[in-house]
Amino acid sequence: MAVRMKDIAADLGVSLVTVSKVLRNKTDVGEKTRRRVLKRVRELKYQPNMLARGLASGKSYSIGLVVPDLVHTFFAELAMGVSAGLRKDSYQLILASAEEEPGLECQEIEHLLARGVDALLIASCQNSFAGFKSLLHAKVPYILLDRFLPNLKAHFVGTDDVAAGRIATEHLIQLGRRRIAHIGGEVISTSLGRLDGYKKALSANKLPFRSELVVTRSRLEEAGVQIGEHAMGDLLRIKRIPDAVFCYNDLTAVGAIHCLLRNKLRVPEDVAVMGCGNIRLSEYLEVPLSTIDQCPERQGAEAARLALSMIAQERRPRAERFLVEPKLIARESTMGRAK
Amino acid sequence: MAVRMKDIAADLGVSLVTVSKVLRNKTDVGEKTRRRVLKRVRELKYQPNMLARGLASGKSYSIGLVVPDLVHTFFAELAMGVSAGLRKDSYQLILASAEEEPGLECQEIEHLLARGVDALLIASCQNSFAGFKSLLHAKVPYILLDRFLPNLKAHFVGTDDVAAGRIATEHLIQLGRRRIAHIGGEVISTSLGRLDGYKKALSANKLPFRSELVVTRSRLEEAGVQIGEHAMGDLLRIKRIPDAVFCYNDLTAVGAIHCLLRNKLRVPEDVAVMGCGNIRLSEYLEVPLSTIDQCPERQGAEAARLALSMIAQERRPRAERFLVEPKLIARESTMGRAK
DNA sequence: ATGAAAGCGCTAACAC
DNA sequence: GTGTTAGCGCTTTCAT
Repeated sequence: MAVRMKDIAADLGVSLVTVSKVLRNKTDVGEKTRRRVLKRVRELKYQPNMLARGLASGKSYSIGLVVPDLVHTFFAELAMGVSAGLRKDSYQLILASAEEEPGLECQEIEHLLARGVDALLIASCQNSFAGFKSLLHAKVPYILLDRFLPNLKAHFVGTDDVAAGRIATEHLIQLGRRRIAHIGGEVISTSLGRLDGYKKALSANKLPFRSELVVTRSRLEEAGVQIGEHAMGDLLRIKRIPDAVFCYNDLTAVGAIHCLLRNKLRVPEDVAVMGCGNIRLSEYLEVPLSTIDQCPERQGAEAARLALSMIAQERRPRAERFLVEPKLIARESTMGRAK
Repeated sequence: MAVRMKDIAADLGVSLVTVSKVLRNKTDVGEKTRRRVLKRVRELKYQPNMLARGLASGKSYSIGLVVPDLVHTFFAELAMGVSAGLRKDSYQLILASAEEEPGLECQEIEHLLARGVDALLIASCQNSFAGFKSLLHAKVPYILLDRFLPNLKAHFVGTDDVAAGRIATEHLIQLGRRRIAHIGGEVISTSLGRLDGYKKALSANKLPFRSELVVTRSRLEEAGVQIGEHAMGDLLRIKRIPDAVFCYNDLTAVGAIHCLLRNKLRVPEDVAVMGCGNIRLSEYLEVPLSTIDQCPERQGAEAARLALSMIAQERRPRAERFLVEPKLIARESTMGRAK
């Protein structure tokens, strides 16, 4: 069995409590004793049993992260950022994937609470806050990531999606495009925000909003790239096709480009395409993709930081919102080959 | 505070132990009592405190996963598979990323052990088993993922890398290529295995192995795609350039293709390129990439299954090896546009 | 500055 | 079938 505090105490002829105090940096321990304890701790490579510590103290030194789907690199990178942000405080990350199912998400949240996580980071796949009631009941601090829920006043770390939509659309406008279409996503805050930014950019530049240029397809039907292909197909069927498309994410943009090329249209000469997310490899696609960087790792790190601070200062500060400024990455799909 | 077994017991006028037994499906409880308990449990949405259960029982119902880097989609998908594989047994996943640093990896392993994980899955970034001594000491079952360590006899779940290398190379040979180069990776089992497969395929087809056609660059210098670009650059500098390249992973292949195109060479007409890994979007790259699928999710699920079985049957069966058969995915980078 | 006692919420013997 | 008694390895409070 692993070495316990009791063993160290016995070895040194001090009490278990003293050892415990040293390990938790309490000040009411003699310098000499402290040194002896630390020495022995190192010798035996003692590691405190976190289950016991958690049970006794009510803090588990772990935080839970619930993502809709780890395969979207956005969430993988987010998880990396969280993990890195926690490490320096030697907190650990318990990861749960909800597989895009609200029911599973609730269940995973319950499980994480049962594990005694000190805080919860949730990139929710729900669109109401019904599933969070049990959370509010428990006193565990939690932070929403990436997607916020309209009626839930909570801490949030994510992208400024309205800005993302605006920047993307304005980029297209500045390139002289006038019939700018939008391929949108599910009914979640990210998609809605980006759509909103798209509209704002149009009106700020006195361009009309044309509903026939906005296509949304539910994710339930098909996966990312296919959505883009089909949505773009729809857009090509209207009498005057758009001269630019802003897609709510990169996968969709990839699909859109694929569809355009298959229809012998040139990107960006005939139709310029913007994505959002700056996913890995977006630079090496059939047409290098212009997109918006969301800095997922930074978001993760920020979420970790916020979570740790909420844990530290028992009091819960009122809902805080940390928005990462989206950054334009202009590549060939809008700028063309000329460099 | 959360509801405890004690509360349920008090409500029902039975003892805490009875409640405990019901919750753990012990048979020595009356049918009537069992029903009453379960009813109350549901009413109160009772969730057992896993820290307490873990401390008392010595099992935490969690398993640890250590990956070198979550950003490589391979490991993200692996993690998904593990997470999914654990869920049906309501085990949870504690995730740690070693950031490609052996020192950090050891530390994370210690932390996971301190958390009382019932098993450990490790995709190690070490190349010796020094860091695992503490593991062997603890009695926690562990499984190596993706990369195995030469001198450590342990359970392993991963790709049959030799087969992967062989299949990839044979595909190129069957397409009539004769000067087949290889861009290799670090000194870890995956790269070595693929190189080995490459050599085997050559010799099985009576093609000479030419050391000048094998380039390896250490990861320390640069990231995936750049490695491929530079390595390909090296290959283009030899007197007779190769007519095909098998790259040890997809990122490298992307870089290689990029380099070829920039040098006005056609893929695959002048040089055919094979990757390995079948990463997301490999189908939508500047040249859709021929590659080898490793089914990372399946590997993760398999690892979870194996881990659970090791936990269940206290005894540790002798080192078991589960190799996923790699699958050829032939696309444009070897087959050309003709479909 | 040090330690004895109590208890965190549960499980694991063993009695009844 | 049911309950009693002891812990699991720690932290916490309160004496000393």
